[in-house]
Amino acid sequence: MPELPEVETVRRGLAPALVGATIARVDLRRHDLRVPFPQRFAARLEGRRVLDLRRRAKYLVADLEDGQSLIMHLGMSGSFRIDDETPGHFHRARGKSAAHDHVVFHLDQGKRIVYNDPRRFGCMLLIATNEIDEDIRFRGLGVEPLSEALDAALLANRFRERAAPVKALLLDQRLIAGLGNIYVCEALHRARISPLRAAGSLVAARGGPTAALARLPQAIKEVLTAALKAGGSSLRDHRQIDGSLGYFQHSFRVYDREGAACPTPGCRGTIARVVQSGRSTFYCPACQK
DNA sequence: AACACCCCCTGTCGGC
DNA sequence: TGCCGACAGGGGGTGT
Repeated sequence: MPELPEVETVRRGLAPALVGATIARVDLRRHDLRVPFPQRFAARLEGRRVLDLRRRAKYLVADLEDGQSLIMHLGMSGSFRIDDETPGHFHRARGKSAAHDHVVFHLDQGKRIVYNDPRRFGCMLLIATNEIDEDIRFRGLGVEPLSEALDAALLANRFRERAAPVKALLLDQRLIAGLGNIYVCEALHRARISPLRAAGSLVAARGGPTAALARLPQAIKEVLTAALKAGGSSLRDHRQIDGSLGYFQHSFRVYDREGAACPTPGCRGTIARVVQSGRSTFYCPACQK
């Protein structure tokens, strides 16, 4: 499911219930997701108060008052919902099988947070808050795409001499942390750059960005900002925590639109689908060069 | 180092 | 209708 806009939407939805609450009890319905849960996972959470809920790349980070942080990744199909702890009342998951409710966090304030993940590509970790940056999963992460650190000079620097397609580099979390398949396709279309193009070809002879590359940072920021405003994209099951659907999928210009007319004003092209590194790429061969 | 593949797992959809 | 392959928003690991 989730790229940066979806994860951030989840964070904003969970924060009001979670931050300031104490985790009273944790039900673990299985011993692993993509990786095993940490040793004594429930015991190390129970009784702890949550100080903050942050996002780094596509990870959610809940800082606990004992100096540990609960790290959560949604993988492809993970989602959270908030239920009221109503005794005797069985809450039905919205169209989802309870068989995939893997973790339930019972809070002290009459609510429970349920993690559902059919494919189990998500993960949960416990790491000392002051050691997160050194963790193997975090230390290599690149810049946050909505930060000022992402600019054309940075991209030119990292793209120089690289033969790989620009799409592959934009998906690499070590360069930019938080982009995924949808928003990379959308950003490249907005910047009118072909996803097939060698990244190095977007760097000028002097090492600076070409005119095309200069458009890319803003295209990335614009598409992410617009998606955030829409509450993310709902392809199958991404919902905001209050149950409403994100609606940015209605604003896709290329993603999952193979055969449709290119929406670029004045362009008469047709959206094409190709496979790069085993994943679908959607783009307009006419206006993305 | 950089790049191409492979895997993890379940659900859904289109074609036959 | 049922079966079967392809594919899905992610990331980590391996081999060349």
